[in-house]
Amino acid sequence: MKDLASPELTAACRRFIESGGHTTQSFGLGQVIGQVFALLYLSPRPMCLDEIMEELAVSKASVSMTVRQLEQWSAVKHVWVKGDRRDFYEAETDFKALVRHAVVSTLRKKIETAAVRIESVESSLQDALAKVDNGKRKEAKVVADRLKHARQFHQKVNALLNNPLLDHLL
Amino acid sequence: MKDLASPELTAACRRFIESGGHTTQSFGLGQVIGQVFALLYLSPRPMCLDEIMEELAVSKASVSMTVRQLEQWSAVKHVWVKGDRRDFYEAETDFKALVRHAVVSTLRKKIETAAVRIESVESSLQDALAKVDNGKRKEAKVVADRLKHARQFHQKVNALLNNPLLDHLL
DNA sequence: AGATACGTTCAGTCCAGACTGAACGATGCC
DNA sequence: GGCATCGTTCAGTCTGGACTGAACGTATCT
Repeated sequence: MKDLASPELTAACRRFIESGGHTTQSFGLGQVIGQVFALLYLSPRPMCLDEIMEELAVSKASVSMTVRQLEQWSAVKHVWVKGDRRDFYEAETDFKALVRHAVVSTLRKKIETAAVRIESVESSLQDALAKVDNGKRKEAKVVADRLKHARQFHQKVNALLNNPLLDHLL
Repeated sequence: MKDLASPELTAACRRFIESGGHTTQSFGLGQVIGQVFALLYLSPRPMCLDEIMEELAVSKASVSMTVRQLEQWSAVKHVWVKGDRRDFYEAETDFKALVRHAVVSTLRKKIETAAVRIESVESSLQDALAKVDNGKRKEAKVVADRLKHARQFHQKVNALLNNPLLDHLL
């Protein structure tokens, strides 16, 4: 960053990085992760933890955890620089792949845990349904139907996330 | 809720409501909003603020704000009960419409503000680019290209959110 | 008018989780 | 081995924003 062409250019990059932080913040991911990715995205060459840390003025611990997270999402990749034992990272510039890994996998995880809960409730409701006396049967049936409907919708969302067609739309 | 068929059924509903709260919590929306919707979703008849408040054991202020939010997303709708001046609400059972309004509109809003920032940076970068001396021109060009690439991707996402095909997939 | 019942607003509280600092392993160099 | 350089881990801190309680505005009664 320090060897960039002009102060104006540096300022523009800083604003872009700040935007990245703000964006991830608005999605509840914290701002560091967006800043790190934006920085690496604009950097013409791979950067190591200390460079990132200094540029963003955040703790090394944050950078370490954040970079790990980004790596799991295939948003950044590890790069070895010969004769240097530090870890260097560079950004994945293909946003399509990034979204596929990060957004979709995160979504799937959250939806999955929600699904497990719903199914658990649904099965224990089947037991409860048997004990209901005939007078109140109809009311209980409504609840059962709603639960079933919720589960079916969840399956549709899951199918959408797995649908290869989604990739083509990006 | 209190007039439900059996204790087991009530317990199942409570667990479903808890799941709803946990789900919205995991998306950074707070748990009350998920609980309110889940409660209304299972309720066989519309409910007023006090009933919701008592059932979930949260403050009336929370319920009021939350219901407003859900209404903006078309997740619940206002219902008038004759001879009762309280506000009653019932859940929208069509999840498709719900997702369309809530998720997509929220996403669009966030992406939009991100886009505004990027474009602002991009334009001020055009000015900076002009002042760069020839020696460093190439490096600055890389930054400009990356920014352009980011903006183009944003446009694709926007197009996807507006794509009517998305509705058919749900 | 006063009294009651509702819904909303707003300043303040509280908490999950992002972030930090220091201690800790691990690895390479002398 | 001893030293230096990195990266990671973890207990603790701090902050954004969800949630609350009380005051307020409004409408509907008698």
